Amino acid sequence: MAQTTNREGFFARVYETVEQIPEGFVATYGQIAKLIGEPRRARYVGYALHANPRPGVIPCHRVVFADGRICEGFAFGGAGVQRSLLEGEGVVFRDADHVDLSVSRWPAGLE
DNA sequence: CAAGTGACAATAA
DNA sequence: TTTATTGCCACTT
Repeated sequence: MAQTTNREGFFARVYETVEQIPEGFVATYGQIAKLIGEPRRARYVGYALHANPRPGVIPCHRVVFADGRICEGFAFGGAGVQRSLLEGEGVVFRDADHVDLSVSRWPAGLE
């Protein structure tokens, strides 16, 4: 048991958290990492999403950088698609590639 | 076994 | 202000 890492549990927690993001809201990698108790693994949060074992179930498009920015190369269908999805859910954009975290940031009170 | 890589983030210049 | 570098920690080569 318990090898040097609980990578499996870590990944599972990332998916669990991301799936709980409500429509019209977004979360940052660091935010999720911190929520699951590992703020230093922000990079691996993205790595977990890249693994994306459950496409269509995990709203990866609701996960963005700490600045709310979306890179053009990591969306499943393209940054344009991601932007459309977020806008369609009610997410507000400050710029073409920046989400208004002031309004759409989650958790907005930890529920 | 060691070094390099990576859907990030924070700090320095 | 933007750009560059460092740190983090697991996975890949």
